[in-house]
Amino acid sequence: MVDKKIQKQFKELLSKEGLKMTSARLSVLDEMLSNDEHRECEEIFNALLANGVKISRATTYRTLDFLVKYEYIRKMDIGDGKIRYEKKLGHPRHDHMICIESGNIIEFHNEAIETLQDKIAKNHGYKIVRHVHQLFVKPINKK
Amino acid sequence: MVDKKIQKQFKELLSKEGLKMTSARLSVLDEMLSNDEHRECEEIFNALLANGVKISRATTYRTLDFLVKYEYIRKMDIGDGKIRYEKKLGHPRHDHMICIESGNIIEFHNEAIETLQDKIAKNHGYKIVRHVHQLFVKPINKK
DNA sequence: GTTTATGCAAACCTTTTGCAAATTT
DNA sequence: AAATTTGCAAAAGGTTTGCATAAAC
Repeated sequence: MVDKKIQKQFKELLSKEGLKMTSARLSVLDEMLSNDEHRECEEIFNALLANGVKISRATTYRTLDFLVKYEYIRKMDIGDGKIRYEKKLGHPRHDHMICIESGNIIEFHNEAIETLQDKIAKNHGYKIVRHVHQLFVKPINKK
Repeated sequence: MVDKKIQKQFKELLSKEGLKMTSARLSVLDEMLSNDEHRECEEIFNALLANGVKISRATTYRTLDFLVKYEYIRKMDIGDGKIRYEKKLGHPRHDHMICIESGNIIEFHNEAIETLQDKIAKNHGYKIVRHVHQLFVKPINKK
C-alpha cells in the first residue's frame, strides 16, 4: 500500500485538476511505486489483474499518463516498439544501458557526461529540457 | 541519380543475398542518398511519388529495411511515435539535439562523451554495440 | 444530485504480411 | 523459364476514443 503522505499528495494533485481519487488510480500508483522494473503497460495491467485489482487496459493507460505528467513515473522507449514505464519518484536520475543479448536494462549516471551535454546545448544557444541516453551493449567476453 | 560506383556496390550487395536490382530499390536508394533530412517512411514515400516514381508504401518499407541493414541509412526514433530515416553513407557519426519548440533536429558529435560511454560500459563488463543520445532542448532566451 | 471515471468495443495509425501478377536474371 | 519483387488490401499490434453506466464528491 502507498504511504499515507504520498496518497494525500496524490489526491491533492488530482483535485487541482478537477479529477477524482479512485481506487483504480490508487492501485496503479501503488503498483508503480512498489516495483523498480521497466515494464510495458500490458505487463503492468496484468500485474494489477494478478493482484486482484479490477481494472481495464484503458484505465491503466489513462492513469499511467497522469503519473508520467506528475513525475511519479517515467515513460521510456528503447526503440524496440515497446514503451516501458519505470518508477521515478525517489529514484535517482539515471540513463540506461541495455544488453542486446539478455535484454537486461542496467541504470547508470555520469556527471561528466551531463556537464558536457549542457555545454553542447549551450554552444548552440539551447538549454536541455530532458535527454535520452541509451547504450546498447553486449558482454565483453562474448564474440 | 546515384553515382555509378555506388550503384554497382548496391547491386553486388543485393546479389550476395540472392536479391535483384529493381528500379524501385534504386529509386529509394537515390531518394535517401540525395537528402539529408530526418524523414518518416510516409514522407519518403510521398517524395518518391512526387518525383514520378511508381512505388507502393510496402515496397518503400521493405527497401528502407534493406538500406538500414547495409548501413546506407539509419533508422531513428525520438520517442514521438514516428520512426525516421536519415542518410548514413558518407555522413559522419553524430547524435541528435531536438528543439522541442520548432521540432528542428540538430546533429552533434562529442568525442569526450564517446570515451566516457565506452568506459562506463567497460566498467560493467560490456562493450557498446550502438547508442542513442538525444538532447531535447529549447532556445536559451525563451522562458 | 452533479460531475468525473470506468469499461467496453470500436477506431486509429503505422507497419507487416499473404498472395497473385509483374519484373528481373 | 525460373526466381524474386511488387502492389494491393487485409492483418496486426499497440494505443486512443466515444459513449452509456458506475463511482466519487
